[in-house]
Amino acid sequence: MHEELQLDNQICFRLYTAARLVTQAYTPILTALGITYPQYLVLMVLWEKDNQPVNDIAHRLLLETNTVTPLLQRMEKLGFVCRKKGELDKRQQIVSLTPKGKKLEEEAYAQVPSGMGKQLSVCPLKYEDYQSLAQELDSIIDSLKNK
Amino acid sequence: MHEELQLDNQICFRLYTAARLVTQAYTPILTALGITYPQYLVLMVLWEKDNQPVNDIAHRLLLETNTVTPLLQRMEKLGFVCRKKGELDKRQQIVSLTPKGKKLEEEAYAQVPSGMGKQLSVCPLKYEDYQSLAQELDSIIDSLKNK
DNA sequence: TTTTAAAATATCGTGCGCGATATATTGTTA
DNA sequence: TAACAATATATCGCGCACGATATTTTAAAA
Repeated sequence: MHEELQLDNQICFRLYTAARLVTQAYTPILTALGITYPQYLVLMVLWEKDNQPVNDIAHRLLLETNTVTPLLQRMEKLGFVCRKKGELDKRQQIVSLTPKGKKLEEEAYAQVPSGMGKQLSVCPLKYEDYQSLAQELDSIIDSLKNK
Repeated sequence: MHEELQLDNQICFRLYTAARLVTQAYTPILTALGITYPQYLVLMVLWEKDNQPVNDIAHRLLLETNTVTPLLQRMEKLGFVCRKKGELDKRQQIVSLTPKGKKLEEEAYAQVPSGMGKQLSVCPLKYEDYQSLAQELDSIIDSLKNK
């Protein structure tokens, strides 16, 4: 029996599980808004800055374009974004929010933070804990993202 | 512009990204062993305790059986586990390691921890940081797992 | 005991993630 | 300018995750 191969000693299993469970906590709130969690991430990117090429969105989310392209195609079909060929660089697809996509920001602002607050209210983490957690996660992300 | 809806303020996005990147770091090592990361998790569960029903494996990994069943079917096809109907309770499928599955523990012990150490050597986290990270993740997991 | 509820597993459909590959466009070099 | 490399996006295939549903077997209730 090798200690290093035990589930309870794996930081990766904790990350994997925590990410799944937190995403699950978002799901009912986002489903009511008609979106999934990855779609919510794309919308947050576009709410920060509209009219971005696929590549910029993918880089911001540390995803590959072969993940983001189909995601955007679904979101276009749902009416949240539209895509048009870049005028300056015709290889690019510029992704823009539709009125429906813009309007969703206000609904999300009203529903998501308060809804997640309720879900996590049972969680005994204090503000300082979330701060150090964020720093430790950023440290891991930074050291792995350019591989 | 709503602060609460910014990507940089989202602990969930950090979890989602860190989990993906760490899993990606495992991938080349596990691919060399012929398995995926979720398959590695199942094997760790069985290395700790062999001959478990599907439900117990799923509970240990906080996954649903509709995720674990196809996973086990693929692993059976790959020759790492076998499944046979429970004698005491005929509804159960008891999952057992094959010789190939048992042998893989030694190979994993030789390859995975050292390989991951190399990948994360650039990561500036100290032992205490990993300890507090593990505690904070456990706290989140515990508060969400029974919803 | 018969009926009914509960539990364990399996199946199906959808949406990611991502490696591999293809295509169109731009940039660079000979 | 012609040839070639690089870039941006798209497509394809596969393996998860997971909600919804079906099937088999066991447990509980009428």
